Amino acid sequence: MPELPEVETIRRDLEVKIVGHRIKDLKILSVKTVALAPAVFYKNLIGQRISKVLRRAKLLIIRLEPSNKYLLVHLKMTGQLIYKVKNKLIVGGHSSGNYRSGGRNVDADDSKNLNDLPNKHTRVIFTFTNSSQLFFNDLRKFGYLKLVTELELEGIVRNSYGIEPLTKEFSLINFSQALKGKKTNIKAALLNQKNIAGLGNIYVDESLFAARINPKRRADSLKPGELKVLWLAITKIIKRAVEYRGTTFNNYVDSAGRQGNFFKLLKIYGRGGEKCPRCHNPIKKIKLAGRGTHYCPVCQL
DNA sequence: CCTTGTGTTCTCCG
DNA sequence: CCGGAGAACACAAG
Repeated sequence: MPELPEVETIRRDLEVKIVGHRIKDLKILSVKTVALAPAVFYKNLIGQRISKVLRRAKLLIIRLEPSNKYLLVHLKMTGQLIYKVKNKLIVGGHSSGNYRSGGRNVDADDSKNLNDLPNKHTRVIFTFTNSSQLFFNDLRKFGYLKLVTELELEGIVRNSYGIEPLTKEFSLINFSQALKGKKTNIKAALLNQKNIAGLGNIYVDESLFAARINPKRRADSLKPGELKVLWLAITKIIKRAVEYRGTTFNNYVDSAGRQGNFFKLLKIYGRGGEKCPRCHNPIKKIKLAGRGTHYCPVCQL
C-alpha cells in the first residue's frame, strides 16, 4: 500500500533517473488505466521531456515540457513504477503480496518479477529516447495515469488535499485546526486526505499507537496535549519511514529492487493477536472507518 | 469472504 | 427543501 513515504521514495528515485528524458514511444496495454483516449494520450506525450517529478499526498506529478502539462500517476493499492535501463533495473514501486504470511521474504520473488518486465500486470510502458523504459504495473487496475493542464493541477492540489506532513505548514496549530470540530473517529479523520495529506492505513495505526490514542476516539475529543503527542508521532514516523525508504508490508521495492525497510519498525500494524510491545496485552484487530484497524485496547486510551 | 485509496452515492440532521 | 458532514458503497482481482 503506497502511502506518503513510499510515494516520496519513488518520487526521489524518479527525479534522479528520468528528469531530462524525452518520451520516444508509449504502449498502453490496459485502456482502463489511462484516463484519456489512447490516441490522445500518445499525441500529448510522445516527444515530451520530463522536467520535474513532484508529489502531493499519494499522487505523483510529472511535469512535461514543452507542453507544460502534467502527467498524474496514482498507484492506489498495487501500482508500481519501475525504471529500467536496458537490462538493469533502477527504480521500484509497489504491488500487493504477502511477505508476512509467506515468512517475511519477498526478495526472491521481486527480483524474479522485475527481471522479466513487462509482465502480465504491466499496464503502460514508456520508452525514452535513450532506450530506457518506465513500466507502470498494477495488479488490481485501481491506479491511473491522467494528463492535466497547469490550471487543472492547481485545482486538484488545492481542493483535494489538506496539510502535507514533511512541510513547514504541518505545524501543531495547523494540525489541530485540521481536526477541529471533526465528529468522526480519529482514525477516519487522519485517513481523510482533505484533513492530512498522505497518511494511509499503516501509518495511521502506527501513529495512533505511538501517541497512545484509541482509534475509536472522536477527533474533536482530543485534548491539546493529546493533539501535540499525535502530531509529534506523525511527524517522527513519516520522517523515519522516508529515511527507511517506505514500508514493504507486501511487495514494495526500491530503485535497486529492494524492499522498504520500515516494516522492521512496525509496532502494531499487521500484529493482531500478538502482544502489545508496550504493555504486553493482546493487540486487537477491528474494522473501523471501513479498514482493518490494529490497536492496543489497554494502553491506547 | 478478505485486503485498501479514493471517488461517488446515500443518509442523516439542523 | 437545502447544505454539509459523515457513513456506506463501488471498484478490482487474487
